[in-house]
Amino acid sequence: MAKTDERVKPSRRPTIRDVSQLAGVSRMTVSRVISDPDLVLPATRQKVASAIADLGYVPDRAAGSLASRKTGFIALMLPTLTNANFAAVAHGLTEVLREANYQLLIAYTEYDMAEEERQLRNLLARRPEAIVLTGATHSKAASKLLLSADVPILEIADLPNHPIGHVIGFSNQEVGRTAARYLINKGFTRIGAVGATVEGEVLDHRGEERMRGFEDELRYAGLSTDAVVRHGKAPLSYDHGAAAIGVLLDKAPDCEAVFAVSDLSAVGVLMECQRRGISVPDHLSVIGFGDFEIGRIINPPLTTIHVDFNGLGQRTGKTIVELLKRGVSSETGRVDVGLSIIERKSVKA
Amino acid sequence: MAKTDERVKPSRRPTIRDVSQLAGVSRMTVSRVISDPDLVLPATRQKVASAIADLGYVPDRAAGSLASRKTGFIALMLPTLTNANFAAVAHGLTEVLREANYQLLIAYTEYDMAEEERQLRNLLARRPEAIVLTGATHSKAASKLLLSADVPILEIADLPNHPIGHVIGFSNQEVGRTAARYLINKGFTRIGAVGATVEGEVLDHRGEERMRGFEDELRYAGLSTDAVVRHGKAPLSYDHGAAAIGVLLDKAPDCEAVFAVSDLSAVGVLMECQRRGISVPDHLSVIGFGDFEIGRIINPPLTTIHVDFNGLGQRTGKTIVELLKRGVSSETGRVDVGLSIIERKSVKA
DNA sequence: CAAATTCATGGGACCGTTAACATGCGAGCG
DNA sequence: CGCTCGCATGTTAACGGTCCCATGAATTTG
Repeated sequence: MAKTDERVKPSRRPTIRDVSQLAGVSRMTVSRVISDPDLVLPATRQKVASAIADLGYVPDRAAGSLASRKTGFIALMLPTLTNANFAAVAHGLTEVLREANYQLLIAYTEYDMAEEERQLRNLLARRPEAIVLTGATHSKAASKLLLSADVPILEIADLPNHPIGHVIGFSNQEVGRTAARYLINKGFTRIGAVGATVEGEVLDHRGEERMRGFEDELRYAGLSTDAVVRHGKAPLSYDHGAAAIGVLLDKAPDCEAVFAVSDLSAVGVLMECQRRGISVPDHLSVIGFGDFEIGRIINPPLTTIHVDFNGLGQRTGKTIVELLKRGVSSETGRVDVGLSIIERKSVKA
Repeated sequence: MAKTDERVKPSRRPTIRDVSQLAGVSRMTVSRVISDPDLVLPATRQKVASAIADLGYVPDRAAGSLASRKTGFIALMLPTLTNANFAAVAHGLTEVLREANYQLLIAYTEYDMAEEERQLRNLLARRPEAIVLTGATHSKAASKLLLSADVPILEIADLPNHPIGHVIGFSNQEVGRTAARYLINKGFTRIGAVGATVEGEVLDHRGEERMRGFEDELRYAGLSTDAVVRHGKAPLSYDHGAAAIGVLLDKAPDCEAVFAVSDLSAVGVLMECQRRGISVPDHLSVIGFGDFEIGRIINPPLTTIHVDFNGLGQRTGKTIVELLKRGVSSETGRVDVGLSIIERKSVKA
């Protein structure tokens, strides 16, 4: 073995300094090759590139972030990841941000308000360049933290009355109203709904808003809201739907049509009906919300209210990129992505 | 308005220096209050705490990371987030890491190998303290990058033959074999399977391994593998199952039992059978993999092979924490979390 | 009671990168 | 031909924390 060099090479990770020495240029030139190669002469660029490859150099973004005051992080707060709609949002968001070289920092609160502030602090300590929130009710402290972060804040998947930042979403109340109108127009009069109870410090109020919108519209049409059932607690699930429809039918056996605040529950309703020999849609019509994949494949296929969550995520991503690149967004501060009814077979014609 | 101070307070974020000045202590003391309060006298701690609150100070982890050489990041590479099992892994992992104050950095590759290295570089630039990979086939370059990162590497949800780090997973081949043995023991002889084709640079080979294990066991029992159908491409979906069972039945109309490499496909199979009037399990038995929630609720409930993905994530998290705190793990380098058959009604007794 | 030890706090260097400005050189121009 | 300009590259000083060691006071010890 050769005698070790006087300046023994430590087995630590190579830094930009090591690269610059090997390539015979300054650190700054290496930095430029990485972040904006056009500023560097092709010949130099080449030398640097091969030095990088030889050393297996990987830049340290923490150091870079500190110096440039740009972290490349975008924070996303969700109630949960184990929900196809939220996952779709995250997905669409990533697609767009990936290209612009931002890294998503995901935090989820499990619908727990106490967790929110803690998560938020952690996120903020990473100095995200923008913060995306899903329709959450923010605590006083959380709002203060958010505002003082001094970065764009985007509230998505909702249309809050008193937003603290940009809004890209849809009205959950309108979802409920739309479902009610749809069923009313079909001629049903004994109409019910299944949702979750609201108790304690629930972070996500979106389901409840859909319920309220639904009830409002029933009342507006002079119909009874007795068959609007709140059962169990969020997050909603297939089991929730199966259990809730049982409660509903006990209460209102003559119910003709039911709105489930989530397709998850709607599927549960459908399956429970199969088991009980209640024919859908002949005996009971069902409409859900969320347009989950499963709704398309079950029998009968589920009529549902669709929101383009993936597109919502993409649009949010684009807005962020605009905001950060140009300081402004082509979107106004409040965007309603709307919703649509997907008519399938679970509602009687 | 009062005349502005000579040293006008800029509206920039407060730093540890601002806090230290307001509290009348050194920066180091502030740092200690944040990272290890016990080192500081209660009275001092109190002063600092209120200075922090007054200023709304939030530490900058990028700066901290640089100085301490600890980022608090754990990297997780997944094929996709829009799969309940992977989401469950991420979920379990987060639960554990949250407590230990680590932040998960999630990257997903959409089953695309070309994307892998790019993602990996991005991740590595964030200096994660550990890297978690889901059974992926690593490119040469990717492996080199991984190794030179010099942090614990955990390969999960698989049992690779030539692991490059710790392994916490289960054998996908064994899943296939178990499914085959189960059906064979039930007395079936005309047995099929549905999975995805393998073509091009597919990152996730886990489904294919289940197919292989299944075929192996059929052969071992002297049965035909003619009804083992590879159709479409990953990621699997309900539609995949619906389409694939059509192909299978065309090929082998007398098939008695079928294994779907994913519950997603299995549910698709069940629904397509409903539509075609093929009674499950009387005419066709179905077994899936993954124990997705939907399998429990559909009719008939789906017999499936269960792996505790959430627990897998938790276990991975615990191992990481041990590794990082104590430098060793109580687990050996290779852990098989095993699997179990959940018998429901989709296989004839 | 002096010496040793512990404890709370402070001082300064340093982590790896980039912003901002400086420099040197050749091309273009009147 | 001297001057200006533009371009490629270099120099220096941060960025906001934490590590390591020093310091001085309080406490224990022989």
